Amino acid sequence: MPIRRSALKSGPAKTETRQATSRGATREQVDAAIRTGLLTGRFIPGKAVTIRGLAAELGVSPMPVREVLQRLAAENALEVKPNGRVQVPDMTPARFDEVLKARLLLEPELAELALPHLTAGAAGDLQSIDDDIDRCLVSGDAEAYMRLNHAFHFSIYRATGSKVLLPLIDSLWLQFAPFMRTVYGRVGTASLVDRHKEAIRAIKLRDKQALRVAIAADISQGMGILGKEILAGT
Amino acid sequence: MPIRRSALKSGPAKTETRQATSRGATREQVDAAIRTGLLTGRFIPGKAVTIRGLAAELGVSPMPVREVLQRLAAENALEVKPNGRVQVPDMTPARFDEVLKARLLLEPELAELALPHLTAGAAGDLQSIDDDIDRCLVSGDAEAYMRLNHAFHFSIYRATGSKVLLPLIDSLWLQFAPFMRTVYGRVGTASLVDRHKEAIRAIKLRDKQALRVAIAADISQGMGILGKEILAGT
DNA sequence: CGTGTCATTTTGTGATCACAAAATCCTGCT
DNA sequence: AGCAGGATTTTGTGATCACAAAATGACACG
Repeated sequence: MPIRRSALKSGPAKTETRQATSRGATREQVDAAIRTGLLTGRFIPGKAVTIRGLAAELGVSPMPVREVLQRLAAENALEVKPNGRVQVPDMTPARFDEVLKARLLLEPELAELALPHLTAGAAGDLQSIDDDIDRCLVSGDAEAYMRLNHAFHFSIYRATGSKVLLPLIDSLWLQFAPFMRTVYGRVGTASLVDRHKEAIRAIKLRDKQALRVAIAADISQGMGILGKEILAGT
Repeated sequence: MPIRRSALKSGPAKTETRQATSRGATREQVDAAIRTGLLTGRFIPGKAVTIRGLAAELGVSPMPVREVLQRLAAENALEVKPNGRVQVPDMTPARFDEVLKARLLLEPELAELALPHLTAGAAGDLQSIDDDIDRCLVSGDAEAYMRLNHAFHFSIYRATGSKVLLPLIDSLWLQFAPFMRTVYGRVGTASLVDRHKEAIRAIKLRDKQALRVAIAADISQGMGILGKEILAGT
């Protein structure tokens, strides 16, 4: 068997005995693995992902993988083709416009809703995340950047305790993240800029309008880079 | 075996032989059955729904039901409790506010995007649906009303060919529809009013701003009735 | 050398099984 | 009668199996 690059694990296959797994623990583990794999761009759009393949990589039976794949397909993070094959959907200009529009409608709203729940401590955490992001930008670690950028935004949104809007935004991120990764692989991270500091300042000043503007600008700017690429490439 | 009210089928159990089922046909059938069951309010919020129970009602093995339930849980149409039981989440004031806010953000937007695709023929179809709705309101058929109201809105939204915003709105409807049904069962359909005729007129006039206003007003008004109930009842 | 055809393998799907946790029911006691 | 405790049933979960469809590869023919 040829040694091929695993999309989910870098180390050798874990063969530990299954133990102390409470109700539905295996599925959660599989779900988390695939989900973070999508958010950090470890899956290539257009490339088919097989149930048995993932199951083997994660050392579980195909069963939990099947259910997780169905879940992610329901969130439009994955696409089930008519023949049953499942793959990361590739980005089209129309899809991209829709994702951008939806993000601009929902995320500033949720950020504003989060503002009353964001304490000074939360602002400090965001500051810390943003510092890490800056380090990733200069070092060019695209995967870490994507993970931290996700953490930055969702640290804000999660403060709302939202059970409706937050999952919608979650779905949106899962849809554009894999595409984002391919672009960063092409243009690097040096050209990336964000409005995180502006957002942090707005949070500290408790200025909800400024926060909306900062988040919206951050989205427009970040997605703008992607948008130019999608029109340039095929 | 006692004859109990089936949540999905009104007639006797179909025992036809499985045949000519192409790839994934069983799952699609189960998905459609449960989904329309949710949209027409045939499931009671808070009432647990069992895999084996649904499988028996639909005459299939538990397997496709499991996957469909996972899908619907991913869309927040169903809730998986920590012990694995699955149920229709019951509405809370916070959830309700969020759904309303999300609908007001997304649906007018998608309606406006749909306008260029809505031909005169489409307007006629909407008119026809709205006429049926009016008949349901006087006859008091809540289930038919819900199905037709859904058809009215989504006939508009689907015209966009949207692959991102439309699924988000789909998820929202699945979340409030079951709750809607319980309210209608309590207050009847006589007090229901909508802004559909206003929307149809806006479409005919190709007035996108008027269409936005009509859709937003329709949502606010329809949800307003529900909102009062959720505060009144527990 | 390209191309169509056929055999082989891979893959998704639905069903069934085994097991543990949870819920339910029944019983016996106060 | 009310209630606690245990036995029984129900239920979700993960694994495995059988089957058909699809993808892949090999191979002969033009």
